[in-house]
Amino acid sequence: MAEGASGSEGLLFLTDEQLRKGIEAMFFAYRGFTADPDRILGTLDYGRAHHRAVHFINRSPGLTVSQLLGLLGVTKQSLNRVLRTLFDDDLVEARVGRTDKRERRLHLTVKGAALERSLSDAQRARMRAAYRAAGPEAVQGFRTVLEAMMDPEMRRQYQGLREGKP
Amino acid sequence: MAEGASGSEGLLFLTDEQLRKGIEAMFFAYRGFTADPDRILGTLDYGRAHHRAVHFINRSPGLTVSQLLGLLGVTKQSLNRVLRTLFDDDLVEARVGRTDKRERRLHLTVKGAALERSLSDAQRARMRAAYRAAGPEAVQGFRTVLEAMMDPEMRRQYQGLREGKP
DNA sequence: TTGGAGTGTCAACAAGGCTGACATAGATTT
DNA sequence: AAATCTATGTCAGCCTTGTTGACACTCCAA
Repeated sequence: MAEGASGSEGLLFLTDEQLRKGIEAMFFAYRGFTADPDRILGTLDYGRAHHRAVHFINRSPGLTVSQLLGLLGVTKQSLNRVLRTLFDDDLVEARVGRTDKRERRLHLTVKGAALERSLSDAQRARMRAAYRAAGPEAVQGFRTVLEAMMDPEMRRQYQGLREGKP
Repeated sequence: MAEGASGSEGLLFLTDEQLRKGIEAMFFAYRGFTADPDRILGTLDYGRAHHRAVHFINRSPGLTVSQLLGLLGVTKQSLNRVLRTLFDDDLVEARVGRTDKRERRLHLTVKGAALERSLSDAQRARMRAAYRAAGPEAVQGFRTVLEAMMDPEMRRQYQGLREGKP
């Protein structure tokens, strides 16, 4: 149980109070994190779910529906509702896979890319301000802790997008 | 890949790519952050909204409904639905304010405190593991960036709980 | 007394999760 | 070729949690 000052290593940062502060920091910061895109989305007919889909399609053009499902961690029924409106509104297009014709590779249209940019510009602006205010070392720590907080599966998704097995 | 090295004015950590990584880190980490309590809540008849209410009531016993509304950032109708079930299930009790009898000061019951503990134990365990893996300096950076990411209003809520105006 | 603040509540609605069941096209295995 | 598995879509229904709008009540303060 010994939590607080434990011998040679202070470990003050592991007290329940410190952990509580961390938990609340996540809660409040996540609100800020989503606030700007949410504001934009509110004026259009889209929601946070559309933002997420568009974000990942932009980042990995040509990804399949299953891959997107894996990234988002939702059911295909849920994703399909979102994707349908994105198709209907000409923000995303699906191209039949070349080797496996069952797959639908997803791509943003020009219009979709524009929406993606407006959303992520807002979000990046806040992130940039926070990064700038905190400095490079804080940013390094930020990323390290967040990464450690992920489920192993999510961590693979997080890391493995540039090279990992598709 | 070159990460933090920002030399005299490098600011490598402010590239769009770095910002994108930060954005995705928030997304994936928040999933992990809520995963454990969600799992527990799923077995009971409660949801994430109940968790949040119980968390803040535990942290600031005797807070009023308006204060809780401010912390959670939802409408009173939405909060009321949650509070009603918490009252009905004897997890939270409301005491009429001594000076202002319109207020309802919220407190956890013994039963409510037990639920709170089981939920936050799960969440703290993950946070502790992440903190331990990352180390004190990373934790410091983590908190700094998150704080900078909050809306000013949320930041006041975040900071001002130990001493701020009750 | 009048106005406003703190609160509760009813009704209606929307987004975005979920499950279950079923359909179809194409890939793979036998 | 037949059987099966995989990737995907879709229909139907349900839940939680958010929203607005409207109205009522209690109590504090001017």
